[in-house]
Amino acid sequence: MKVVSLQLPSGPSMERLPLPFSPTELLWRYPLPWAPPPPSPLGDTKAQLPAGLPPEPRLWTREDVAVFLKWCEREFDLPNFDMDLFQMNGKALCLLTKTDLGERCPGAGDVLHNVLQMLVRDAALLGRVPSSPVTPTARAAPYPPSPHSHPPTPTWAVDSFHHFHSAAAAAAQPNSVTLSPAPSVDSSGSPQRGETLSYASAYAPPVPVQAASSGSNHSDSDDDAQFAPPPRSPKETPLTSPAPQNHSASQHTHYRAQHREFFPNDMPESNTNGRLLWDFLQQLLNDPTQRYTNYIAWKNRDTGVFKIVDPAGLAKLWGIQKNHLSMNYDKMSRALRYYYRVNILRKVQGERHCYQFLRNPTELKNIKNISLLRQQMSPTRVTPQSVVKTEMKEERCEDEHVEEDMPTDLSMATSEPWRKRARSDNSQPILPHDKHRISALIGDSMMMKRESEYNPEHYALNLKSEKCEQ
DNA sequence: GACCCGGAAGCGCA
DNA sequence: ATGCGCTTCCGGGT
Repeated sequence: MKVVSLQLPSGPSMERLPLPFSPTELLWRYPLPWAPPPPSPLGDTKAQLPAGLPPEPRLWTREDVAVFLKWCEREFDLPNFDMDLFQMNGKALCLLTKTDLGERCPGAGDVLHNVLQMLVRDAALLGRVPSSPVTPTARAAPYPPSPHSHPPTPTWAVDSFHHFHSAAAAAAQPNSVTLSPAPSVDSSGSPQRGETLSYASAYAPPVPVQAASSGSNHSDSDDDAQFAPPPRSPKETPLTSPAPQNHSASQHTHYRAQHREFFPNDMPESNTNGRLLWDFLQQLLNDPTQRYTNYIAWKNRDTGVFKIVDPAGLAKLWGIQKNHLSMNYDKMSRALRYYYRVNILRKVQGERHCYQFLRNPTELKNIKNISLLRQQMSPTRVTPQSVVKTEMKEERCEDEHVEEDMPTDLSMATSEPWRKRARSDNSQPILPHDKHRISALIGDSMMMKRESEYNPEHYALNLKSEKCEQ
């Protein structure tokens, strides 16, 4: 008999901590009276804008810009801006990159940039102002219709900048409008233009560490400090008010120059809006205001490695998201483990609660298509032994085809056809101990495979395999 | 004891 | 009816 736990992660902010999803889905997401839908960050920002200020920043006059900046100072507790550096209208303001903003107002550039992004994006979504190639609302092009024609998977080291430009140019095309809820625009977590965010260091979360109930959220890794910004004490500012940290814009610029980010700028719009676990995690990881870093945080964004800082708390969030209130880390981690077999995730060996995305979001969004394609092409594997053989063969061929014949969907039928058959095949029943041996064999081979994949070249190899597919 | 793993069965949804 | 993406439960290993 199951007991549904109604205990949400404790702490003052959990109930109010908005999940990064669309207001239109809040009824679905918060169907229960004890979990009222929090206002979206965008909604808050819009609602709190000074009266008389047009919602479209690009229409602002110079005076409007000044009003906006003053409002930002108050609202986000920012240091006073040097107004001389902002003698411009709204259109010019929107053209400023995050770096530009950071230089004009050190420590607040990120906040300003994000707020402007949200406002511009919202205005664009409402169709009031068409996107222009240079606006922050320049959206990624619609995802290519064919898996064979999908955009080049980001080559992490060098291509993101070019991706942005092509994506921005595509977004400027009239037909590239994507109508989706505003918050999920940042499902990618990435900004909408070339000036990418260094989210991992941009903001401290307004969520206090104790927001979740697990008590297991202590760090067990020496380098935790690298990815988890120091939590701020609970503040009276709204949760929608990101708090700047003392990271210079130059640091961000340097970071961007040296690393690709896990989220490319030309991320296609998520159509799952967090209903899928990987999407949920990525939305949290890439929340523009980093509200969830006490739950989950990038450990190395470049390689997709992240750490679940608060397993129990994160599981509760996921449970809220899916309306499975008895969700816990054990169950959620089982779902994560299903991602192993489809090469979406892997476990970072030896580090608790650390996982690594093996595919970037662009690939993930395309996985369904790849799955269908591979269902047609992949050979049938009907026995565990053949699975092992196949896996071993894959391993041998790994240098050239990292993901050859790897399943990309989560269904048992397609990824492990032998399993269903084994259940119904009376002629060759698989005894429990045999299953475990088989499991161990498969596990060993998979482990070998995974270990061999665990190197910095993995993404490059993945990309190569993707290209080979085509 | 917590974490991690993967099998098994089932559920809700599209 | 079917497949997908989990959810739930579990036994076992570390």
